[in-house]
Amino acid sequence: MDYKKLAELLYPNAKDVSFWEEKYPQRNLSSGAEVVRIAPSPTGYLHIGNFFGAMVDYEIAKTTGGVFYFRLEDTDKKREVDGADFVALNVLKEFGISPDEGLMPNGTEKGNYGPYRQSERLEIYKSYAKKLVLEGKAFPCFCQKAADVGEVFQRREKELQTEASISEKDPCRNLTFEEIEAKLKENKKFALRLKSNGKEGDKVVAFDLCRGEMELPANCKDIVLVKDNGIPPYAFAHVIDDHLMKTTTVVRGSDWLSTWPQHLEIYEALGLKVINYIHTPLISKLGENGNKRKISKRYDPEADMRFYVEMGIPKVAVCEYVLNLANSNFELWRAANPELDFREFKFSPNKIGLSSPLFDMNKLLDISKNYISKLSATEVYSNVLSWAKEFDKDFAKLLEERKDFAISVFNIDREGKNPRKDLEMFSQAKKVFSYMFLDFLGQMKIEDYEIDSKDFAKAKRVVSEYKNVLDEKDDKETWFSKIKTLAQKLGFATDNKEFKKNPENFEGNVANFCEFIRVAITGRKNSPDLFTIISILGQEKTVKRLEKLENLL
RNA sequence: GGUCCCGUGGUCAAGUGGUUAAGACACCGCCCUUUCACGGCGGUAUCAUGGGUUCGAAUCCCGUCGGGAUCACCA
Repeated sequence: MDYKKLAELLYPNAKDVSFWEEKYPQRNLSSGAEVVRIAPSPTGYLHIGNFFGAMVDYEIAKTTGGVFYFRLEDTDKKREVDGADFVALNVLKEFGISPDEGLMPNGTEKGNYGPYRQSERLEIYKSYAKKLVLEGKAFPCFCQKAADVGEVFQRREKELQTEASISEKDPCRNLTFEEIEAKLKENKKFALRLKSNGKEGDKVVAFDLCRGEMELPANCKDIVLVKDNGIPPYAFAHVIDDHLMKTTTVVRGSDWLSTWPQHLEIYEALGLKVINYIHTPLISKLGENGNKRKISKRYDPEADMRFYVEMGIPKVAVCEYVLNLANSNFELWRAANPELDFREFKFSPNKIGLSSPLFDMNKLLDISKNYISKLSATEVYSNVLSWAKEFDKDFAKLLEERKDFAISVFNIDREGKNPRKDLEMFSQAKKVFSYMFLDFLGQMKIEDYEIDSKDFAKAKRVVSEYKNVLDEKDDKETWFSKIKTLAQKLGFATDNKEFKKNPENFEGNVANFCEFIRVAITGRKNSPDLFTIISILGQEKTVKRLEKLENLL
């Protein structure tokens, strides 16, 4: 076979690879600086696994003084979602992570290694494809069966039944020049396949920055390098792009581990030095059957990063949670440095765990509520407002109309040394403070109050008596002593030790007494300091609320 | 099924031959607070399993089991 003739036949106009090698020179970076990238496909959302990788990328670039760039892997037209080009980028931006180079959210490209969309790099891939044909390392394949996804799945099903894996040497690798020429004359489309050197049982040694040296089965499949539409699949495209863009380390999920040998053989065929790889653990969830599985957009809302935006979980909390998943010593660092920005944390790629963590909403919300508890009332206000502007317009309007009132509500029990931790996410503000924002009197029915029916009579007495002694002008001390006096009058214990000794002698203790008042005013057993609530509401509204419950009972 | 990866409490995990096996979340209890919280203190609970090697193993080796990932002209 005359490979030169074949290469010219297949790719008559392709540039020589030297053109690209010269066009994209080495980067001028200080030693040790890493070049990393996030390279998602335009599927319309950003998966938490991608985000995990982006955090790692971001940290690596930051700690080494390197470059973090964004490349769009839009080589699969079938899966592509219209207008999704910038979704991942914008979501990333929402979380405060902006790449230094590549595609930018405003649609422009920044950097000298573009284009940063794979669909615009076809000419480049063609050059490398031609090089491989020229060297006899790749061949055209005219089989249509592999292009049919349905058939592929069927074939795979069959393969799963067999005892061992099938090493796939493609029949087209033996086509003669004349046969190829004839098929091309018939206008038949071809895919380019790698002429694999692998034999069943061969091993390759690869080095993963986190996992160390790994022995993997060598690739022996004649994998597709360029699809019959002229677009290369991930395997071929990423090797070339990462080479040309001077990537030093690829960070990707460990679901890529088993196809890694294919990529390694592509490097070898292309005569390129293999760059560093890190295969990160896969964030998982417990499935219906109680088993772990990779978190997925289809079943798990948490897989999509927009979920956190929609829930109003502070982006810092999400970043810190994910960062902690990647480097679990982060949490110790955080405890020792409560005031520092998480960006100051020194990230260590080699401390990334190897086993797949289960996604833990509890933990995330714990980080979140601690974070929110440290914000000022004004900060909470602006966060809640910007959340509401996007997801609850009516509430946003209310917040804007009653700004000062809202801030005073958010400020309850916030300014002390140990603020309350009621809010886990900004979306909860409306519900948590519903008794301050909503038309409380109009809305409440007896079943909305957190009160046992067996306590109705007792509650009625407390509420109806209390409304007579309430005075908004009282200071906190007076306010409380009135409560005590009234409680005692109605048979409640004012000495808690006494009460604990002989509970049957009392209607309850002061806590129980207060609970009825609290429920009347807020509907709930759990609410911030009553005194403050009453002073914000004022005499008139408070009394109306007490009367409302009294009448319902 | 083949292959690879992983296996310390319910969850995230520290740990690299000698530790009472850290810490965090969750759960439970107590204390503080004569309201709600916040906070403080404490508790339950873990080295998947069987063999080695060793004076000594969560840690090293082998087997077993369990879980995961992957096996496309998808990424």
